[in-house]
Amino acid sequence: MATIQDVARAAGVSTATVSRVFSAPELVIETTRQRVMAVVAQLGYEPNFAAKSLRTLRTEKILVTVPDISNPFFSQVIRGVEEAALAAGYSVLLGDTRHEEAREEQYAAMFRRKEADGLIFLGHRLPEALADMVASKGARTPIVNGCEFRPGLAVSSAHIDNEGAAAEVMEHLYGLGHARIGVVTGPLASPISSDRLSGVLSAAQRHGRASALRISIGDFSIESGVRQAGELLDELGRPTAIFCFSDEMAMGALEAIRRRGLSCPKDVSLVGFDDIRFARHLDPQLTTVSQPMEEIGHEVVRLLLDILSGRATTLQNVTLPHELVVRASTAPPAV
Amino acid sequence: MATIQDVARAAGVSTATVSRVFSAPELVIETTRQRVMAVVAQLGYEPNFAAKSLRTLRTEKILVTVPDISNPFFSQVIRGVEEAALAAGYSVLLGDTRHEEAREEQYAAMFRRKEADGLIFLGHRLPEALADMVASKGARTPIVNGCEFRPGLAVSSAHIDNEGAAAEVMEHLYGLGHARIGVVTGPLASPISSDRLSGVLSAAQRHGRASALRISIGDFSIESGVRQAGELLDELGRPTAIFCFSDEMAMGALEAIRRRGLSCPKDVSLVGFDDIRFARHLDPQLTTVSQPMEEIGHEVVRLLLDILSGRATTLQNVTLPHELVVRASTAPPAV
DNA sequence: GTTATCGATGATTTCGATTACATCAGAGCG
DNA sequence: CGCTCTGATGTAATCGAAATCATCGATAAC
Repeated sequence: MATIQDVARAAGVSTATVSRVFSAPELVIETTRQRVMAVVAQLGYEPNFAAKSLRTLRTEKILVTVPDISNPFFSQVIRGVEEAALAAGYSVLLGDTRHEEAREEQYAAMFRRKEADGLIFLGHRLPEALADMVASKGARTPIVNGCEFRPGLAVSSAHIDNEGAAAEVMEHLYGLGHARIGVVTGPLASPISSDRLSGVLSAAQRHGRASALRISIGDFSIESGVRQAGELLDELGRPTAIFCFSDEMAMGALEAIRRRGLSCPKDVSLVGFDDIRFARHLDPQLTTVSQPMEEIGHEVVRLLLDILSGRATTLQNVTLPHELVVRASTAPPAV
Repeated sequence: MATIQDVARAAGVSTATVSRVFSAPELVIETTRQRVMAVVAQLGYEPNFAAKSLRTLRTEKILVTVPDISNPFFSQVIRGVEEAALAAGYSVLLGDTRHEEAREEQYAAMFRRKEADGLIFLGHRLPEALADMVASKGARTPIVNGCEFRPGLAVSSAHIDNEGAAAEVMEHLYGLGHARIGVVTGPLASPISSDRLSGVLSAAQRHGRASALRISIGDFSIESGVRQAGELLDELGRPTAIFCFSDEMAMGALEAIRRRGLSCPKDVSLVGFDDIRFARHLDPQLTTVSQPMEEIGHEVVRLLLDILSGRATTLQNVTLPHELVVRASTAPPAV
């Protein structure tokens, strides 16, 4: 592949001029520029990325780590990230951590090696290898979190009000007349689950129904929905409504309901979380909390670009709007 | 961030020795190695990636372009790619082309700039910007296709036998006694759809049922499933079975069936394609063709690594096994 | 008419690592 | 005892582009 030297030689100019044609064309006179461009087209020249990157100390890449790319919620967020990044001239390095710390650290090392200008992590844990960087550079560290806000995290983030959203779900169910409610959470290590659980508990207390709550811990997968919701349904004093912390688990719960010969929403109301594309196409259409997934993606990129450009000097925690979408899977309990 | 010079100075050795500690430790005597490593740990040194890449002309990155990352089929394939790549010491640069040629070309330019050692594309179109590279380097071009095999493509690929799989689906339906069958394809520009359609047509001809086929062209989305299947259901002489070229469209078709007060499989049998995670959790559980998505991901990476290592000298087109998974959504037609 | 200014371009250093080649001390050998 | 060989390490060229500084001719200002 042709180098800048080849182009310079063939066009009868210096490498500096060729470089300027690309990065500061207004400094080059039109005739020279055209002569250079003609040679560029003819040789199929593209500036070598590594050389450029070494000189400028920039990669124009954003590393995005995600606990599970095959989860439709995350893949929608990533779509938003990719879109906003590309629009700003950045490309996306993807890391699927599979919820494994070792992989998180592996990607953190990549970031330290400067393989990317910034890091967006959609998990809940800041890799150890980056702790010193955050400690020394503070709010100017080009690291942003998506979805999993935690006060002590010391990086900017974009997310919804998980606690408030979960409380709204409970208000909706209590409003319909449900008293015994089952909840299938995700792993409580992550704020995404613990915040929602707080919202659930405070709403229950407000209604004096805390003792009628049944909490079961899932892992956001369909299978865990089947299992955990199944256990709740098999208890004495079966809940009349189940709230799952993800649509996928709700999908599993729906299956558990059907398997027991029960019907949703006649026997059991069901609420999910996220509003992935499939939620509105289930039978019954699923009541859920809609998260602005692509917008979260846009927003984390915006936060990161602010840091990279030196605009941001303080931490920002952006709360984006969510919406309780009431569909056919919730109804008053049977009398 | 510390450079190799800083480490060399602090450890009282040359930069060559520091470099060797990382890339050829057996050449460095143990005591020296430990002294260097101590300094490395203390300074938190990581080799700068751009410098290394410039010198070695390798990036240890694979660029993967995909028509739609939020499609669960593709996100599973990507998962497989990411896994195999990481195991081989490569990381994944993700490009979501959104079915737009302009974005495909944009990512092709990235590849030309050597931002990645290899390219895996899951769409059906080889970007124009890469045609000359394929033409001049032939089978040694580090470009591989996934899923969309087409004889003239001139790059290696991994995929299933789409034509055979579609024919099997039709045999299954004819075997159950269906005569009037509706088919919802994807865009026919891609081999993935046109090959399946060939399979459908040849099976129909074998059974003398070609004239009873109804073909409708969708775009793989849920919404197009609702729409195209809906149109088929509204025709005179309603089909007793519908075969959709993706599970998502089948999900839409299921909705169209229900909206008309019909029942699956009693009134209409339904078959999807891909066997995404959701397929077995729908009601009724969906009959579909299972594709080994993660394995396709592994395989395209293997093909690419073969090229990068110089092992591969001829094109390889790998056909991976698929499987017709018969579940509850198909049954004999009502009499 | 001389000098400051400016626009276009060239020469050269620089980014941080890798690596071919050079060096040097000590072991082994005749 | 001197020579070669080998293992450990140092020296310096190199990768390809960007950016600083230098140059040079032309124009404008006084």
